[in-house]
Amino acid sequence: MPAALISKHEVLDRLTAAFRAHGYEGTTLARLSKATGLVRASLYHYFPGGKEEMARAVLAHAGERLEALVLAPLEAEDAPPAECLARMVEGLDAFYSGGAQACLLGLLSVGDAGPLFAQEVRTALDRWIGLLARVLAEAGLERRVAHRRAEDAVGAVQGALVMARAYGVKTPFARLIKDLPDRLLAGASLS
Amino acid sequence: MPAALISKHEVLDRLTAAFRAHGYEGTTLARLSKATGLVRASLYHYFPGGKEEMARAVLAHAGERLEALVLAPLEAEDAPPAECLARMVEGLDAFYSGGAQACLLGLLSVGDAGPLFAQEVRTALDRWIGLLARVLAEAGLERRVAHRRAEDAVGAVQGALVMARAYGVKTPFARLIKDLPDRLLAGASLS
DNA sequence: GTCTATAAGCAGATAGAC
DNA sequence: GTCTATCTGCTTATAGAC
Repeated sequence: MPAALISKHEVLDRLTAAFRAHGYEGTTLARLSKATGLVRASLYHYFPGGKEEMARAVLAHAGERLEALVLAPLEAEDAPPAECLARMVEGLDAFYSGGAQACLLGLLSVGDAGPLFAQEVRTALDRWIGLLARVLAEAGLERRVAHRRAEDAVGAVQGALVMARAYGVKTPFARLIKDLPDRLLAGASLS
Repeated sequence: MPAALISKHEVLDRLTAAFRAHGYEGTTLARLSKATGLVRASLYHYFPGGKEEMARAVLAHAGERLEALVLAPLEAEDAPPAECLARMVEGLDAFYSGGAQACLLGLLSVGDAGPLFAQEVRTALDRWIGLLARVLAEAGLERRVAHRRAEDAVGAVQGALVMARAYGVKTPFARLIKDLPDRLLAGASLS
């Protein structure tokens, strides 16, 4: 049997790029085939469940990357809050390629994809918001204020990505990233 | 010749709902046909340019509604800034159905639709941001601060709509709307 | 693990009757 | 202004050779 032409990790990276560019319904198997260099039947070998399974694998793959780049810095128990946040925005910049690539969580809640991935999308957002709120509470913010500010921050990231896509520039995202730590810690006693 | 079953305005409303729910690539002629009650050929009678022309008409239709509900309040020369903003958020709430419906500007910049509607999308965003910045400048904010805050506000609206869609609830949008006027006028001398 | 070949159905679009 | 009927190409998906 022939060896794999590219690793499954590499396949997932390329599938991810396609879904991030076109959303769920706009991503056809022809596009996924072109992106990976594999014909449709080969994709079905990796993902017998077809397009839905591919999107699900891509979502899980992105979840791992979010964990490593964005969430891990928030879980560093020993680091001061300001440093956690500085590392988080650094990770965000990498995760979204400086604002050039869309967020799967936003795209996979559109249309038919919505009901299919709602659970995964909400769980990921909840986890991000929860960890961020915890860091803000450690910085001295009241629990509810911290949680709400974390929600707003995640929403602001989504909004900046939409604006960046609409204008075809990275600026809105870059600016948000730059301001976010101060904005999150404003009025925090331990900042 | 038979009379029109529904007005062109009504047709546009129903097409709009479909595009707002599924984005451009996810909206098929079958869906548009079902939404309007007209068979495909009838839709081509209204829109000879097919799906792209339908989306273009929907975008223009939404532009008129944005103008009436959201932008007109910002152009009331005699009204004080705070009142302009209060009326704008009221209009926003109606325009986005309290956060239940997505923004076409965000959806029509995804995938294949991006290049097709980029000009219209940017023009609409620029106009909204420009008018909002003008009101904030009138309220006493320095010109650049006003412009940037206006950009952030429009981005925050987009983000709140994404969060609302992802969670399947209106809350994120409702909360933003409630906070927006104060947030926009913070530190303004004439607020 | 990758491919060619193929199928059934849906995509966007058109012709022409009434 | 609305319809039925039709077309071509693309969609997702499968069978089976190597």
